[in-house]
Amino acid sequence: MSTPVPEATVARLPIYLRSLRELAEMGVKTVSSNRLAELSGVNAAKVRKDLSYLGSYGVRGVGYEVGYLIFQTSRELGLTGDRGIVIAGAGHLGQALANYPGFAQKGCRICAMVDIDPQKVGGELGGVPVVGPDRVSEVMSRNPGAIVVVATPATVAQEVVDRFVRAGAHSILNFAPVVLNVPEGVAVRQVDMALELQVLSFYAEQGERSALAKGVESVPS
Amino acid sequence: MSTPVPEATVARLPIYLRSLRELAEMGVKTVSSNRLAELSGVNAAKVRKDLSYLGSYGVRGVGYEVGYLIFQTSRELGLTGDRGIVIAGAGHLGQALANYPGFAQKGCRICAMVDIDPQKVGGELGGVPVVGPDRVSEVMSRNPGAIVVVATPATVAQEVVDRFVRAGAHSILNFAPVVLNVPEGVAVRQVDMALELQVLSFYAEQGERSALAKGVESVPS
DNA sequence: TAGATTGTTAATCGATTAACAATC
DNA sequence: TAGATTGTTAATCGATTAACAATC
Repeated sequence: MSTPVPEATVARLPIYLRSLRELAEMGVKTVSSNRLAELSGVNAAKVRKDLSYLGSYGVRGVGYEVGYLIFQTSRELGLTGDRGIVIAGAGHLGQALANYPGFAQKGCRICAMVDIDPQKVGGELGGVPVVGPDRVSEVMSRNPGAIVVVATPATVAQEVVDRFVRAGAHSILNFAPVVLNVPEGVAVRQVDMALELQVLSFYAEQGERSALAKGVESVPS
Repeated sequence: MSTPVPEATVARLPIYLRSLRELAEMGVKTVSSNRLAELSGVNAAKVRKDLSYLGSYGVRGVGYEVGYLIFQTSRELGLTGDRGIVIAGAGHLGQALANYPGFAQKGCRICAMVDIDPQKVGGELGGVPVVGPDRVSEVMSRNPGAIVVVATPATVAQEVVDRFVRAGAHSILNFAPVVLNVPEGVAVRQVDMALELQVLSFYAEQGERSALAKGVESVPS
């Protein structure tokens, strides 16, 4: 078949999609790789190469048709049908996610929340039913291809994921600060704020060190 | 001076640090690159190369001393002094972040929240004072090297960041779903859940397509 | 000494991007 | 036609990792 889309490209498609939607909202019909690159904060050659993996949807000398590119990018990302989401963990984070309005907008539907607390099981949170861990397998069968969002404490994240994987889960968004072990073929994305802060701390420290070395003063007020 | 630490390495140091802390908590004194790699979900050669940027802190035939490596990694990441954090935006997300217990643990101190709402300005949220945008410059002067966490609506994120950068900010953690334009020398990390979900949607779709192509059935129950 | 493990080299791999022919 | 812009090639760059000498 066609060349597989590289990982780095897949990670950028949602950024292009966001830029394209902004353009569409502004009534813009056509966009060049240069403009799209500028809006998305990347190199223009990279945009063209990334888009070429989807097919030849541009017109030389003209650019890309915004609406059509939105359609093709969405299709490539599997955002056309409605995509189910199951939230594991109905604590603060889980509830915040259940209330997040961004999901429905993007064609995502939260099917269920899973929690171990008997006080929560059987109830609803943000309009989403809360079920016990014994019903994971049932939830995953009813919502094939659902993405599992892990919002449990770090200590139990791995066993929760094991259960979901056994129930057929193939896509996991992990908010717990642990490295998850999953079998081949299961995709995991990690969101870890503490980790991002530590990376920034490194560069902040670097900045201070080099500022010190160069005798740079702080910006005058 | 010494070779600059590659970006990819910087991004992994916090993961090693987490693994090392777990080991320390378990009373483990010494660890090999192999074991640390396993715990951190990376290749052992990569661990050794990454750690070699910090210096020669291992002992051939023995491994790395856990406590000492924690110290050196923390130092490299600038986690020794207390690092200030300023949260821009006192909405749901901002408040959730202010209440997040993980900050204080990691030697981070939330200095202030900045919001435009007169009802919030002058008050406190989660023990953190809320100030108006007119005091950004003052807050940044009092907390040099502070990391700015952007938790504002996407529409105003860029102008908020511009103001902080003018006030001397060099490190930004952005939760708003926009590409930020910042001058050279300012580090930005992006956390975007909707984006991560779309990436996973791609792989979920892929899985379904190939499963379909290969005639694979779902896992028997 | 024998076994283990680091630190580093060098080969490999994948991603980035300048450049330009193709073509609207 | 002249100008603009894509799609793709090929050079470049940086990151990964197998392999192994150094050495505890």
